[in-house]
Amino acid sequence: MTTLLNTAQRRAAVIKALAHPSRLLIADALQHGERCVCDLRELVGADLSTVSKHLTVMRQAGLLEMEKRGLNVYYRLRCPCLMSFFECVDSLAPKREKRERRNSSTGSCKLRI
Amino acid sequence: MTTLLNTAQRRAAVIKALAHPSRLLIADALQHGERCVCDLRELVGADLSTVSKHLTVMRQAGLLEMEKRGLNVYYRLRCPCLMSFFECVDSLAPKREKRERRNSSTGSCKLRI
DNA sequence: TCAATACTTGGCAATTTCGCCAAGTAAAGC
DNA sequence: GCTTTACTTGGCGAAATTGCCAAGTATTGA
Repeated sequence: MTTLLNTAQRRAAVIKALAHPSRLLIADALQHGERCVCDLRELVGADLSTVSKHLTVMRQAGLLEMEKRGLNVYYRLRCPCLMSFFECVDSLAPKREKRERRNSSTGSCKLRI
Repeated sequence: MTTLLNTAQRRAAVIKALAHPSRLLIADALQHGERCVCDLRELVGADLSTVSKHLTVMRQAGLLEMEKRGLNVYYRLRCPCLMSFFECVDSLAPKREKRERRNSSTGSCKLRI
């Protein structure tokens, strides 16, 4: 009972840390390997402080890990399975209420469970 | 370029619709099949209007579909692959900065890509 | 030791989200 | 038609999020 809620709260903390266009852009870039903050700043196109705060949020949620080398700080994804999820998210058509109710156990999702 | 941003914005809209403990509780319950709003209200333990608004957000994001039968409205998940993602989310340890940097291509994720 | 670079942190205003209450709608039963 | 049930919608204050600027920290190089 209370455990279900706890699970939901833990999950929500992680998912919230992902629920922002700039942070998704960052996650996508990190899929190909680590990047320093200034690279990500260029990608996102926001103030360096803004990007840094986004990265802190993602790191505290457990999505990223960081490592300082010289003057730079490099961030990496901690869970590559994110990309599977993005495919799943992308498969949700923007048009509402598509007519595909009868095979509701598989839906339109391109991924196997 | 601009397409990358568009993709991120579309994804963020869906993920935001998921980034709340009550909505995750709802998603979890719907994994086992459709539920009417009053069932979900009981599960979430909030005002009926609050639950209804959560459901509207999730439906507009493409996560759910609804069907009215008699007095009740039934909601269903549109994408069962969500559950794979939750396993992934759950695998992100709450303790920060675990010492597991060398195999960064697979990480601690229990799912295959 | 002094300056430059690459960040992080504090603070704050603007925007968004959240959850309740009250009011509205739609189907069912009498 | 009237009532009940099962929602949905409007509205509003409270709380959280977002993004910039300014200031602080840490490493490098001269």
